Amino acid sequence: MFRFPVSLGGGPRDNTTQSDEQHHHRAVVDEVDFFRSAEKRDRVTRDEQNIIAADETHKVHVKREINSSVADREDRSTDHINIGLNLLTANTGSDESMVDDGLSVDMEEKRTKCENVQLREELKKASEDNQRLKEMLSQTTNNFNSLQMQLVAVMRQQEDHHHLATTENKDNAKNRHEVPEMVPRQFIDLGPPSDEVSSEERTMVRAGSPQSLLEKSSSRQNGKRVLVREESPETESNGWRNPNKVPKHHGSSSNCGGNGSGNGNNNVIQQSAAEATMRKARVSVRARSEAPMLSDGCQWRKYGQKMAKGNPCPRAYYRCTMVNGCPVRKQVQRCAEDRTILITTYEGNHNHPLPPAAMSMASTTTAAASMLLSGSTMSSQDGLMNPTNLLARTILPCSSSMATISASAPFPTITLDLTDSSNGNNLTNNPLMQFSQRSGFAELNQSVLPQMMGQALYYNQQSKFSGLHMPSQPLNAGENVSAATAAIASNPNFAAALAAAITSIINGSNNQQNGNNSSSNVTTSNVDTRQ
DNA sequence: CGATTTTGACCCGCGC
DNA sequence: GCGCGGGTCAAAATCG
Repeated sequence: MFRFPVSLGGGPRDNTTQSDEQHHHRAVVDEVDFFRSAEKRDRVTRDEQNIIAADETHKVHVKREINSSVADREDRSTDHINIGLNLLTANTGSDESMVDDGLSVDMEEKRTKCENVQLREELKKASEDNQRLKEMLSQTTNNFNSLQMQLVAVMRQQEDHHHLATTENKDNAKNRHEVPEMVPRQFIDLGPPSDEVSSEERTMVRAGSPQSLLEKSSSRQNGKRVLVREESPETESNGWRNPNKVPKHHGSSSNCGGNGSGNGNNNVIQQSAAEATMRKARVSVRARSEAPMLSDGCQWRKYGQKMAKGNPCPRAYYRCTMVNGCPVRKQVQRCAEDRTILITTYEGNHNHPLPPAAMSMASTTTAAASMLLSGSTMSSQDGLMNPTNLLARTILPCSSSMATISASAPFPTITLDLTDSSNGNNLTNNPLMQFSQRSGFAELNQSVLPQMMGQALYYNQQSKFSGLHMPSQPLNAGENVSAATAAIASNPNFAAALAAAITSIINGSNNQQNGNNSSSNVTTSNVDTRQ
């Protein structure tokens, strides 16, 4: 029986203990190796065929090689999934032909050709099966994650209801510590903490371990949920249409339907501000490049060029043309001080699936934008702090040369600086990876981040997997940021760090200037809105 | 010939 | 109100 070396979910290929990630990689490598060797085998067969015509003894040798190859593979892959292709059948036949010395050279040649054709067909089939298995694997993984999230979301909802039903204060404080460790990524609260949080708890949040931080902070996490939900695709996709008109939205409550309770006006203003921030958030990438533009895998069309003040180099404006109506745009400009540095500023979120080549940059910028937004949203509402320093220092404590956040610019911008030569290739590949390294989240970098990014991007392509249903909110095309936010937030370490950072920022601002007026903060108002 | 780039005009917000 | 600067539009030019 021929067995494929496909390892689903890290099967016991070898007896050494490995992480899931390693298993995953191994599976991929195995598949690649398999086809490479299969192709090689095929190629060897074809090459040797010429020799066969000239010398029959070589033919025997070749066939033995094929057989030994198959047999060897069979021996080594006893633990792998048998997809029942019975590929050995043809070779068994060839065994017979091999020992049959009574046939003519022509017949042998014909038979060899037949076998070759058969082998090729089988390889093709195997390749297709392999593809299918890969898809199944990824779907299963995603399904599992989704179900896990749904489960936690339901648990959290029940808990929330319980909180509302019972009297607050003590009970609430107590229940917060019972929040399950797993946090549904799309529900992570990046907004400000409610007033209920005691100063002691804040201190603990700041000083505690990442996990404990998450547990504490995740219990008051409803703000982002509503923010995400109300972030309509329409406004998102129109974000570039009239960027300068954003402030006009502040006066209207068209996007805030159902927001009738409590601090209505405040909420409207805050949410509008949040939406405006969402639309305007930018991710700037600085990289050394001689090329006129960074190749980020997307398709761009230049629609304008301007001379910017204070920079002799013109600024070019591009929009994404991979899909008609994609709101993503970018600006490309060389640094005035160092013209080898290319500054690429991304704005908006893709409303379409991205090619693999574009995923790295897109996920990085999306994640960075969501980080920025989650910070600037709350900072903008009280206007009392400068996220440039606070957020950057807190979230990116070791990354002063890598990422900076600026709110002084017309639009909140996070800058990923990839020009540091010492960081070399890693940074180029994925600055967020580098961020995770620098921030000490080794495991995040090693295994979780790619998965998170993959999921974030996967959820962007909601149509791909009909069985997947995101809890309580459909993911619209314009919700990439929230998806990425959710994906990032799913990692306990990252989420905990983020929650801790933001909590400390808010506490800092609240303590400094806003100690008693946080009753109308986003978190509180959004809870009212939803329930 | 369609897609892309170029480039001047235009719009809008902001500061004075 | 006016000028400035950033950003976008759209017709013309260019490219493949």
